[in-house]
Amino acid sequence: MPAHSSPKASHSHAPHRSTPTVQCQACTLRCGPSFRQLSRRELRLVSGMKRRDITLAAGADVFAQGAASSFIYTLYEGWAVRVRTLPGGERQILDFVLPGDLIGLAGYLLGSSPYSVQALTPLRLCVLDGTRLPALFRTEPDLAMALMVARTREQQRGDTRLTLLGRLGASERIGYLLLELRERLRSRGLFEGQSCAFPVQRRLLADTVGLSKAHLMRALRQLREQGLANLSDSVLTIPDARKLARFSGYFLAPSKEQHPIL
Amino acid sequence: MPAHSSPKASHSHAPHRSTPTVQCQACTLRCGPSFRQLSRRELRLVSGMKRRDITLAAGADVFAQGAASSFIYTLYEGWAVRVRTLPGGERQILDFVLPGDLIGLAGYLLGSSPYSVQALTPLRLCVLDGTRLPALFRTEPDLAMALMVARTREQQRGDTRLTLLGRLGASERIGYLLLELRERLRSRGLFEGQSCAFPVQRRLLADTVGLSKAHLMRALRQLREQGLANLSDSVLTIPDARKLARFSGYFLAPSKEQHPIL
DNA sequence: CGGCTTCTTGATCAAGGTCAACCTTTGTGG
DNA sequence: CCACAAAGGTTGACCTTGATCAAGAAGCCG
Repeated sequence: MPAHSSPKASHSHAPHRSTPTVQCQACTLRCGPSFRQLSRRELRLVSGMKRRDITLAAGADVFAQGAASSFIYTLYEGWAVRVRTLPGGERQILDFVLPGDLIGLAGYLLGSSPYSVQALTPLRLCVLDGTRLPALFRTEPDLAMALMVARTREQQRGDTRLTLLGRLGASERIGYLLLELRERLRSRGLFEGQSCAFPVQRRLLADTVGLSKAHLMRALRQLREQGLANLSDSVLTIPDARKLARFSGYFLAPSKEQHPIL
Repeated sequence: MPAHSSPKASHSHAPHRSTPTVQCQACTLRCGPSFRQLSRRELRLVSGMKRRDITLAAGADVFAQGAASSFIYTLYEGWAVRVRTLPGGERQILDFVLPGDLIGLAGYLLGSSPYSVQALTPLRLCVLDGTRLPALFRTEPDLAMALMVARTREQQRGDTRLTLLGRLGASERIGYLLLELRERLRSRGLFEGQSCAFPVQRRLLADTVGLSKAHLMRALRQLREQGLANLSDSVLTIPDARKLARFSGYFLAPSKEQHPIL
């Protein structure tokens, strides 16, 4: 039951705004093989939902817990986290948000966001008008289904995280989490070979796997000494994913997931 | 990091089948105030998806982890759980399924269910043809949106559970969970006053909150001795919900949620 | 009445939290 | 360019929480 007094460097979001510089049609993200291709008509509608793109500094909030918003966002570049803060100040990272992910749907659908989204690195994101979503559902049922599938996958990830915290030991949790991130990055073409940039501070990682910072260090050391995973200087190295998977009980699925985007 | 060898009394599901005895139009569940009213056309379509109702014995599986199925289900009566089993045999309860909840969507959308659903009590459920779902999305966008909202709420519950396991102590976790269940039951008119039937074995509860059975007992004792909650003979009593909420950090939300059903 | 399973509790031990110190790195002003 | 401060990383010593094991009590069924 750890606790900490977070410095809470949350800028309220009214940052570098701009009229759309990246047109949806030219979005390099969506052209990648790992994303669902939109029909011309879908693209036009989604394009019409787009209000602007914004850039955020590392550490900034995309939106805050409890906020109501009619905007939803697509992360274009950078890493972020969904985080929930308890009344007592404790913090739990719910999930990592990677390029191509949609965020803020819950805030829009539920009227108030049950979590914050915070930037881990500088971010570029598209701001979309959520109020157009019902119209989108009306005319583009396939896209709606795709969104539903993406949501389901996200939920499944949450279920996995829950299982991790409930039933696995410290090192296994971390190993599992690292592998999962690796897979998500790979499926977007953001992880090649054995290493990748990993802009996640220890404290944050601890708040993800439900450990104290000190104990997280011990577990990381164990992983390092066993040659399973190495995390230093914000670079993650996994020499042998299969070995790590065996250690942490991960199911290494090929995962031909197609991200629906927007 | 608890572990146990589960006896695994999983009947494969081929039970008391019957042609629909309860017509959707006459479904007492959906007539309750806590459920979204369907339009005539929606009702006709949903009705057309219904294949039969079934009854399952307590302990039976509605479907098993890893199974592919084109069926989805609506729970009509009884309690069930979504449960994930790890290769090592450890078990994590992901969520409770209560009357009115839809189950099996993930299994259909993802091609294989990442969890089992097990009956805690005798169950009555409706079996729906999932393959009609895209058609439903095509003609009933409002219903699709409602489904999305329900999914989002479910995910939010998962997030909360995660926060519980990651950041709260044993008794707080349990208190929170009990309150959450109480609210869900109340919103369906299944919990009046201070007590309700609570058909959940200790072992299962332990697997929900990520504790060992022995430690769960200690935590329950503490709740009992402090007059916060009492669980005995499968009856849950919460004398003062507000007090328990204060103790466990629960947000007692009025929650006018409308379940979308089917 | 056994023979089951579940509930309950105590004794003991390991996993993980807390605290405090020290070491890096990075950044800043002189 | 250096001195210093601030923030994060790393580790050890110690203590709390919760896991494990064991064993008795209580309900349930053949």
